[in-house]
Amino acid sequence: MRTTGSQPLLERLPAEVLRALQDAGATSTYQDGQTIHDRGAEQPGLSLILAGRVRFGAFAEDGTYVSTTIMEEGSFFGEVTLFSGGPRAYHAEAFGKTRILNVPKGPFERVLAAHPGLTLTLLEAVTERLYEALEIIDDLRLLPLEQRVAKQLLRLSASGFRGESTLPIRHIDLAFALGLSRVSVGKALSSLEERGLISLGYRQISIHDPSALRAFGPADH
Amino acid sequence: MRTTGSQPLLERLPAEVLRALQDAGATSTYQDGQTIHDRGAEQPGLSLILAGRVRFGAFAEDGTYVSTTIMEEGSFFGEVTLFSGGPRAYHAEAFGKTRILNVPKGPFERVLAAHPGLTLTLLEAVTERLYEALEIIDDLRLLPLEQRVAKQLLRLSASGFRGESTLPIRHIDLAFALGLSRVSVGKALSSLEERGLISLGYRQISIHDPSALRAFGPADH
DNA sequence: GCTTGAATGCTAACTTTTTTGCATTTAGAG
DNA sequence: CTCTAAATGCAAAAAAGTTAGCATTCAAGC
Repeated sequence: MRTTGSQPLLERLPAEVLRALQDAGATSTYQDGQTIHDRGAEQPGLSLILAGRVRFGAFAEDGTYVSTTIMEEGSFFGEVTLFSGGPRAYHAEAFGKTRILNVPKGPFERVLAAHPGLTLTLLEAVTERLYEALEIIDDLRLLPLEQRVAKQLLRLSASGFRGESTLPIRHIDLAFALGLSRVSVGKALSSLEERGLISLGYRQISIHDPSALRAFGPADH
Repeated sequence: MRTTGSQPLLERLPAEVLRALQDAGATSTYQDGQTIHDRGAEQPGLSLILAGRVRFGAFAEDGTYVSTTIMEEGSFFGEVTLFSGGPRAYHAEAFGKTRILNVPKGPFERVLAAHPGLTLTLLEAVTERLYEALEIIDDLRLLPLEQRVAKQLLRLSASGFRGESTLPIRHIDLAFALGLSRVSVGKALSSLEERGLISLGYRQISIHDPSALRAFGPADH
């Protein structure tokens, strides 16, 4: 598992490119829980998280919301709508107060033309995302349930919470993200707690020692 | 499920860019089963399949080989070693007689500098690959076993066999690719055969009607 | 401080999937 | 044609995971 977490796109962008993107797009502020876009929406464009966090997920049949990924400040999304042409693949909503810069496809392409270096930066970022996705696929195929849960915690901590050790998430979110039931996830979490790797609270999970939790899984498969 | 399958990179490249890549790299021919690179190898570079097919996979503990993906002529791989810096994530071997153009990182970057349009082409290709990976993750999480098997057949047919309806693959390869046991996959395949969607042979599976097989899964989730 | 809905804990029955071991079939090598 | 290793088929037992229902705990708002 690559533990570093990729450097946020925002920090890789030269100031002038960021300025060009800001000129080409619009910045909106969202309150906690507010929808940024729905699954299936056709609004091709690149979105940059200027502040706050974004939660991606879907609505279950009963209307309750479950989240899979959480992205934090400096990260971006929407690349698939730009370069691969599909609609928004997930519902996105603000997790806490959040500021998003959205650059629609047309204006974005003009920025791309004016700042060719941006293409390579995006290529690197998307490639890293691809690598992470392939790793998740491997994990789903190969790891036993408890290790999958452990890794998901590390992933959320690394990519959604800048390494913070306390994650404000529900068991059911972990379950949904991993394709498991709440019961199984609850058991796995209890087991991890018994091993002294994490501690559980209401709507929150604390990672005691990330490296110990990481070492819980196999070194590599 | 996006059924089209992305247009092979090779066909998207202008002739002059292809020539530049050929000048910058080296073309090798591999016999069936010959190793192209091992998992973990550190040889950053882009590889283009000029002819034949490449099988990606891994060795199980008992030394037997199991494959996950198969790529065909016109496709490429190695992008992660270039833009994300990791080692080769999978073992790759020739599936049938195969010709590969390999462009090492240094020379590749020079080609990239000389032909800026290539960056965007790659960005599009990698984004599509990312989209497919995200779809696989969703499938692993959400679909029942039999539908996962059905989709994997469609995927192999679309991306590794140019839509051919007869796939030369073993049950155990499907099982490995999906993280299932051979027994379960065998049952699912029998069931699909009973439904008249496929027919089974020794080391081969024929898809009767791709669209019927596709319709077997839910329209979308 | 109470109240209330949400989240978690817990249990038992049930279903799915794996494991194991062996039989059968197949294609290719000799 | 025969032999052999590989691939597939099959069945029973074991393990893993889900479902369902209810009890308990928690935190936010009144």
